[in-house]
Amino acid sequence: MKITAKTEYGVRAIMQVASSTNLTQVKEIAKKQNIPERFLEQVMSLLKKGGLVEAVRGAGGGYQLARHAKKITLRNIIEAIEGPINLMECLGEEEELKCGSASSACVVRDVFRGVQSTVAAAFNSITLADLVEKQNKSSAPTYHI
Amino acid sequence: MKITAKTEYGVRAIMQVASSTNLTQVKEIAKKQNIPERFLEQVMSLLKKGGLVEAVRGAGGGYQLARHAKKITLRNIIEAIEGPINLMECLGEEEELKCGSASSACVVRDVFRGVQSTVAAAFNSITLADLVEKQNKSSAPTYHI
DNA sequence: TTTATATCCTACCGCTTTGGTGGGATATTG
DNA sequence: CAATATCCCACCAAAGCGGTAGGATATAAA
Repeated sequence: MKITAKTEYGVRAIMQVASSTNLTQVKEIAKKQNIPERFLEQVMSLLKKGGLVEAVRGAGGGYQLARHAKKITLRNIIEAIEGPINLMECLGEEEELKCGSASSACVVRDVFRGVQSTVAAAFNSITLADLVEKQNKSSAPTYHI
Repeated sequence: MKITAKTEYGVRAIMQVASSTNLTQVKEIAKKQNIPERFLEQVMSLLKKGGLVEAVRGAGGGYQLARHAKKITLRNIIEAIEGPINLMECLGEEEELKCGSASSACVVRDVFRGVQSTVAAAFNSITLADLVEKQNKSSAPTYHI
């Protein structure tokens, strides 16, 4: 569950999409967010595969949200891009077989599992709408007296 | 801040060291915990460099805790092995320069930074003594009736 | 003083992941 | 049909991961 550049790109990109009521193109996002265009293409494809955005192909096409920004969580975005959240390899529901050694392994993993749930919950509680709002607050107030 | 096998090995190894009042040897840990011996050597070296354990060299040597198990946190262990905890690359105090694009980058990073502090705090609150105790509780009760 | 033992240090190796580039197929508008 | 934009797949260099190996160094016991 390391947060890679790809994930950050994805979050920023979908924020950009959420900020517009019209279709948003990869080229536009890439320029405004300073992200390699061809690379961003692939990220957008993941967001689409994850059902978070919809694409309109052809000239004049672009991307739009697949549902309201309040219904998209940061966790949704992360998991669309990086797959299921797990702090360590063996915490993925099925792979607990190879519990290498005695109980110590399980104890350690239990602890990590707990932290992992905390993280997942945190990401779950933040929506795309929250992110966009936070951004507006931090950049908008140019009207000082 | 991905938790790798190396980190799990390290935690289990230092738990083993903490479980004994005498010196504990790499060979012994490797066997009991089912960890490649030469690999574990390097992990122990990191724990030593991090000031968590002390080594006694030569025949009959081994490792012991450098301070009481209550004074060693899980965070100490993780950071000794993996370096500073950061959820993503650019969250390491100094590297915020390359804030790629506009404010969206900062907003995203602020959010991740927040989660990161939560994780760090969680790891900070768990001591080596806690881990050992938890292990004893989960394995000891062989006396049924 | 030699020998056995155990830590220490450094290099290497195969494999996967990461961050990106590039070629072109496909769909849509005009 | 041309222009435009998404889509799909292959490739690449660099870094990280898990592990192996060689040998130097320190110490205890013979």
